[in-house]
Amino acid sequence: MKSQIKELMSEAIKKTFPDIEMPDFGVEYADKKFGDFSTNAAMILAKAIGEEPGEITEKIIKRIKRNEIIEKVEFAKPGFINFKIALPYWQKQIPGIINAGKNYGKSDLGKDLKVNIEFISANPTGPLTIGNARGGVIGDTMANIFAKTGWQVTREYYFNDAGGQIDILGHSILKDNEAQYRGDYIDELRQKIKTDDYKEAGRQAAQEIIGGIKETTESVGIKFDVWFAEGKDLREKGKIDEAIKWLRAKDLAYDKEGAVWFRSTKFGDDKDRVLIKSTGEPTYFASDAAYHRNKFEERKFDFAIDVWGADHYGDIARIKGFVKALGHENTFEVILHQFVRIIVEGKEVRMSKRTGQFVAVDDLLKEVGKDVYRFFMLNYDLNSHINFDLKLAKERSEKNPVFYIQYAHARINSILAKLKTQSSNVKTTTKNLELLDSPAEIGLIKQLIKLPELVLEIVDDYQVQKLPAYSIELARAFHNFYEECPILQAEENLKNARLKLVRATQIVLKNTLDLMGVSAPERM
RNA sequence: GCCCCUGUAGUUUAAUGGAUAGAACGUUGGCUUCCGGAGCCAAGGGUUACAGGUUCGAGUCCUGUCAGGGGCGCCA
Repeated sequence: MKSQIKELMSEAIKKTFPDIEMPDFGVEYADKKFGDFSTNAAMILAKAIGEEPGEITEKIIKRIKRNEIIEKVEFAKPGFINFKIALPYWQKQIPGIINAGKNYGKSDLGKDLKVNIEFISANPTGPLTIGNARGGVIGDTMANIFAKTGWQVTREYYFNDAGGQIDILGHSILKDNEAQYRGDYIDELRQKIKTDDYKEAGRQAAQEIIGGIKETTESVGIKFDVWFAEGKDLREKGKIDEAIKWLRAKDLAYDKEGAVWFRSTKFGDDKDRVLIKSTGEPTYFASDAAYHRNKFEERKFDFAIDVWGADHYGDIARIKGFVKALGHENTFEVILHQFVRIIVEGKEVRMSKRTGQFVAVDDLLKEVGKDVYRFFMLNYDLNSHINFDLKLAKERSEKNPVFYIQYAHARINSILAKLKTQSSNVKTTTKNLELLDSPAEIGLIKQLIKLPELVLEIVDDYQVQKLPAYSIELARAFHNFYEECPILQAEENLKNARLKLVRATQIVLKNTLDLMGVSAPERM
């Protein structure tokens, strides 16, 4: 609908001012009292033309092609043009939603295209903590969004199964001089691992831990398609050497002071980066470069996304530089999110696996459950530094908005169950739909039809927090409708129409909850 | 010192440069002859950290100040 209005506006502007370059104007949902949609086109034109927005508006409005959908076009104060859409347009949206069912909101933008979404990727030196949690939910939800737009999605977890960190883990198990990690989990591993060799101890411990991480991610509802191991899948296959050879051939790698460097400054980094240390060991960056080369060159992903915590901000320039060198500048994105700050008794707690002081995802899940957990991690702007007070979270988990949304879904199921007909039997014809004309009914329909465009927005701007916000509005619109409009007690034709609306709402609620990875219970 | 992020109601926070800054929790008041009251309706609560600037219009963009988080390794 938005795009249709934009189209109408463009036409009218062209006719009114043939010589003016088309302004980059917006069409938005308007506040209820102004109508359904609004555009700022006249205000933007005003500067280019040198006339008052009011005059411009008047001229343009005359030229807007009218059709049966558009009920009213009006000028408002500073220079907005507001559109009011006729009721039949809204009423007729319902059958389409019911017909589409679980595919409602789906599009085929990414048809035949493969996207790799890599997230969490915490090294197996300890259980997943709340520090890793946010990226996990964001990544998984983005994956859902991409799938909804037709992409073939690979969810991927990248980890070190060998190397310095793992050696230190081994030392920590042995509790020797080089031990660094502490905590109950280290003590537990020590019971299981019987070896005096730190390398072997580290290897075994990492394997145990990665197994635990798999379980944790599954209990959050995340299913990774690929667990990519740095040692096994890159190093042992000579992929790091290959990548460096490739860079050398393009004169993008050089020797200096006994080390091998990548000319990342050529791609916007502020200094060149070491690939191979003077000891002959590859750096973390060398592995990461080889890894991204693998994503694009060997596995042929059309698009790749890394979801990283803010502590990796400094790595963005070099990896983007490398990917640019590969020639994939526009098909790679790093989504950076800020940390969740843990507050205990009013003070921030710094989490560290080295001190053994951290909040494990598993523990939090026991307190609040998967649905609250996911909703919470999803609810905020990626750039906001969430304050997470564990005590408050426990108190509030029972009042979490997620239940408000689930309750709407449960209510719907209860209504449809009373009918003793399958919800899938609700007719999809337009019959009687003209009876849906109260503000509560139309308001609900207007929410229902927002899902498809919302999905398209998020696949573009990665602002996943729009999903929970939308789901709250949707549930509110339903609860409001439920209070205002009797369904089963209504006169037969009206009851029929309202049932269609209820069924459509059930579909949209379910699809939205699915995108967030939150369950849609039939009873609560 | 340099780079990135943030500062909005008592609390947690939302808002492609747009209209009266939106919600949740907490607070206050009202709603049951009817499909689930985990709901609905309403009230109160804001100098959007501070000071300038840009513009028809700024929570949003620019500059500065203050405060907090993250990063500036031949660590990962």
